[in-house]
Amino acid sequence: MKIATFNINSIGARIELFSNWLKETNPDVVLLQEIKTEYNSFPFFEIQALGYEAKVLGQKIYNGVAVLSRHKIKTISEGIPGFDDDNSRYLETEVELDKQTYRIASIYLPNGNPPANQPDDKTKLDYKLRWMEAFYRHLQKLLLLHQPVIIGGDFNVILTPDDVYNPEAFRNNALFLPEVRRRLNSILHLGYYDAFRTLHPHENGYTYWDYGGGAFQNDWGMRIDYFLLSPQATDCLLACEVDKSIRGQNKPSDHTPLVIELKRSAHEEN
DNA sequence: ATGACGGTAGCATACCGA
Repeated sequence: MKIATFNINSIGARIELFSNWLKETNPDVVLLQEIKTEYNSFPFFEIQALGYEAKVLGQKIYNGVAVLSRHKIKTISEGIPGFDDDNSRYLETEVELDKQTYRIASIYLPNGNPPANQPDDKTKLDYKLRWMEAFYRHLQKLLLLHQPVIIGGDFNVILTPDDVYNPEAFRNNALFLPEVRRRLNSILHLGYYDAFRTLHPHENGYTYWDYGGGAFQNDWGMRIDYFLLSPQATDCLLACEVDKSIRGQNKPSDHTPLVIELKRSAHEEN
């Protein structure tokens, strides 16, 4: 069972790049963020031709999340239950494979930085923190399922100084503020595991590099895309890798995919 | 490394992003 998460930064602008990557990588499930398209403009035909059913929570111009699956999939929730959100940032699904049911969500957590022309405006940070609190409460409930729960996406959080090339420069950035990092840590303390860090304690694991200034070439990046796994899913975790191949190609997204592999059953020796 | 860069809407330039 291979699952990828990818902030694609517009699926319309990158359908060819993405299709090629999908063919080469052949994941069972793909979580997408920032598809930047309405439901009616989503390229269902191209995705279906590659063997995937797509569940889509779209939005014009901004945001938008999707879950693609080769296996039986149904939508559980569009948006965090009980949280009123103007933006399309959360899509929760159930995927069935070999009589196992996986709860799988694609998330695009708010950035939280103020607009460039209003550096003192805290509106977006408040929204980010409220979003994280609703997210926390919902993830708490999902643990009661005692099922493998897989939450993947663009978290817009730099968890530790090891997760960014220059922590000092990000001290006052909404991705790295103590109150933001504390909220993601609280989610981990519920009993979710950070898949990449669990398997790779020392690699940087960057998943994002700015478009400008030779950031990718110099590896000036940050780790802001994550897979969080419930204990049941963590028991099945075999691998978690950043796929940098697509980031060096022509017209890439500024993010790159993160891919996990799970054993199909916790009790089956691979 | 707080600029330059990219996507979208829509036709010039504004907004958003991390």
